[in-house]
Amino acid sequence: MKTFSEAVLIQVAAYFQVLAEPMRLKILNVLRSSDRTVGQVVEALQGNQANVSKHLRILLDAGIVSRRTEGTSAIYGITDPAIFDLCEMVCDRLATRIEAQNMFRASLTRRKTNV
Amino acid sequence: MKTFSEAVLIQVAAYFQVLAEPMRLKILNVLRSSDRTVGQVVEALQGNQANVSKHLRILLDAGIVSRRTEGTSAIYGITDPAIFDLCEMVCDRLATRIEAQNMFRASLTRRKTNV
DNA sequence: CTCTTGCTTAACTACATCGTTATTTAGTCA
DNA sequence: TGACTAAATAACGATGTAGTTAAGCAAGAG
Repeated sequence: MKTFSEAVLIQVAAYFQVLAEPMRLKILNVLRSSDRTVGQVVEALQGNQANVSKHLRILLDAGIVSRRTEGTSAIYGITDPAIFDLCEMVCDRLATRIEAQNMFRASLTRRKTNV
Repeated sequence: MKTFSEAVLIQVAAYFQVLAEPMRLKILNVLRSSDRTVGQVVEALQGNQANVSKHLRILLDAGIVSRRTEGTSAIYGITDPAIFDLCEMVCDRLATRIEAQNMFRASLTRRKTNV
C-alpha cells in the first residue's frame, strides 16, 4: 500500500488549491485551444484585466501555464495538457455521483407513488 | 476540441477545493488502508476531534468518503479509490516540475562556475 | 523624448475557511 | 433514569484569497 508523506500532501493540496477557482479553470479552458495574450483572455471571458492577470500569475507560478512576450503583449499557453485529464477525472466522479443521486431520488419517487 | 461549460467548471472547482486542504488529504491517506472511526483518525493524525469531524463532513458531502455507524461510533471509508489516482497525477506533475527546476538550477551553476 | 498601449503590481474591501473551545446530540450500560 | 463515551455542531478569532480601482512599468509609435 503506497502512502504519501506529509510534505508531499502539503504540496499536492497547494496544487489543488490553484485549480480550485472557477475563474482559473475558465482561463485554462480558453487557453486550451491555443495560446492567447492577456487581452484576448480578458475579452473571451468578459473579465477584469487586473484580475485575469493575477490569476495568470498564479497559474504561472504553479507551472501550469507558460509565458512569453511579444512586443508589449504577454502570451500565455498551457504547459502540460495533462491538466485537462485531471478535470476529466473530476467530471467523471461528479457525473457518477450525480447519477447515483438521481437513482436514489428515483427510487424515493417510486416508493412514494407506489404507496 | 472538447470544452467545459461554466456550470461544470464551477463544480469541478468546488471538488478541487475539497482536495485543497492538507488535513483532508491526510485523512484520506489514513482511510486508504482501511475504514476507521473518527477517533481512530484523530489518533492517527494527532489531531483535534472537532476539526477532524468537520473535515470528514466536508469529504462526506463531496461524496469522497462514506459513513456508517456502529454503536456510538461513526466509521468512515473511501468511496472511490480513484481519488488517489488524482493525487498520483498531481504528484507526477509536481515531480516533473521540480526536476525541471533542478536542471535549470544546474545549468545556472554550470554557467557560473565556467566564468 | 513623450504618448499610447498592454500588462503587472499595490492597496483595499468583502467574504470564506481553518483550527480551537465549548456545547449538544446520540447511543450504551449500570 | 442517570452517567459515560463518541461524534457532531456552534461560536469565535485569525488568516487567506477573490475582485476592484488605481498606480506603476515596459515596449513601441510618432
